[in-house]
Amino acid sequence: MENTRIIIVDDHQLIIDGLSRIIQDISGFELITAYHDPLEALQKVPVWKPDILLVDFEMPHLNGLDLIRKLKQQIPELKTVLLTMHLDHATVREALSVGVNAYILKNLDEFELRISLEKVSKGQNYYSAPVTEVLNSRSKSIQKTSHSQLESLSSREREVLKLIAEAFSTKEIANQLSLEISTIESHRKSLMRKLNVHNVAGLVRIAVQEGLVS
Amino acid sequence: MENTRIIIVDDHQLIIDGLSRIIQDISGFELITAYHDPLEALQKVPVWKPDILLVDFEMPHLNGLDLIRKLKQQIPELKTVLLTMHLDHATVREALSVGVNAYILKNLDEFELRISLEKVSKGQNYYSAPVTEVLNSRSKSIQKTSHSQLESLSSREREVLKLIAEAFSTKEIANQLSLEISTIESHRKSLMRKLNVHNVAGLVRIAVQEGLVS
DNA sequence: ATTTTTCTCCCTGTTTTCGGGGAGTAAAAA
DNA sequence: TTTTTACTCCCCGAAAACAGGGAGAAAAAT
Repeated sequence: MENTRIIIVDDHQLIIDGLSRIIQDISGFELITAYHDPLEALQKVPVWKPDILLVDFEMPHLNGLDLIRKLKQQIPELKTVLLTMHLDHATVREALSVGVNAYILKNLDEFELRISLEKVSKGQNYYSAPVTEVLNSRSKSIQKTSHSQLESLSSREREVLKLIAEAFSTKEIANQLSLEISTIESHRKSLMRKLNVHNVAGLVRIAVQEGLVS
Repeated sequence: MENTRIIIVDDHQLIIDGLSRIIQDISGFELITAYHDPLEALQKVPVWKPDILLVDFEMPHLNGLDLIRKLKQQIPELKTVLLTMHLDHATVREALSVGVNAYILKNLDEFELRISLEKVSKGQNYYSAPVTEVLNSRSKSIQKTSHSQLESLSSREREVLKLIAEAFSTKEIANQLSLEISTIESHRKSLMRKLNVHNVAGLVRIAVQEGLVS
């Protein structure tokens, strides 16, 4: 069994040191490298292709969530753990929509980091107690984004996605549904925004993964 | 006991850095030097006469396998380790015929590199699990599904198709493979002609159907 | 030895995608 | 009731895809 390969991105060396010491004590996990600068991480993480990216939220130039968003566009299968100091409802929800696999507070103990890494490496998600608490205070759905990506789509959007994945052009889809081309383009834009991809290939991929087409 | 002397050839400095750091941590091994340019390596490796040459497959001007082929003609006793990003059946077979001593994926962990170097230095061979898997799976499936749609594609075309299906843009694919955009566009046109589709959605669909991507 | 295929790269031009807006109506949720 | 979401359609500009061609070098097949 190969080790789960981790990269840390945090602007504070002290945090990196602490995290790396904890990771070294967990068997089955391996720290490949760490970056102080999110922009440098953006360049180099795709080369390493780690299993898990451990990212601080508060960073200069580019915050952790935006870094994860950009990296996920390049490496959709990348698993991510977000560390944060402060909690607010909007950020938590945004993190979920981006597809962050674990969201934990920076004043973590070793046990919590260990649990979250082990869960994420198995393909599960982990949100620390205060995080879920913030969510439940106003919202209802926490599992929503983590289950099917298609949940957030309207039925019309799903219909369009299905046709796109069946390799119909926008014009053909418009004819088939008796709508304007611009309408299908609007739907396509919404689909890309909701599913966090930037070309039709990404849409087709998700449609296939989710079983929308054979 | 003298150290086993290693030279790295890789066009990416990041990879060289990562590999050299790993090699420094393995006792009994010593990195002599590293080259970015395969053509420069072709000139100078015969002068150094290292024990092991660690070569990246994907490089501009001259790919790693061709470099090894040419060097082996001059130094038949040279031991070689080939690193690669993507796997395909044809390349694996070619590597075996050239006499590469180890063939490992670029998303390697430290342990795997260590194992392969130690085995090769002892005169043994090492092929990482996914490599042998590709070999076995293809030879099996050749017998059962002999008229797969992908059969008519060259290995390069399959490689490009795989990246397209992974939602990379033409520009990104060109960067990854160190080729011109126009070249990838040519390959895409060939793929569409051979597979009888007219947009990327069609290509992605076939790639998924044929199991080229998950 | 000759032919065919592969791989690389280029040109020209048209169409489509992509990303950013906005806007009106209707329905649904808070 | 107010606000939000879904659905339809439009504008713009930059980027990419698409379609057709060609060309040279190397490798593979014949």
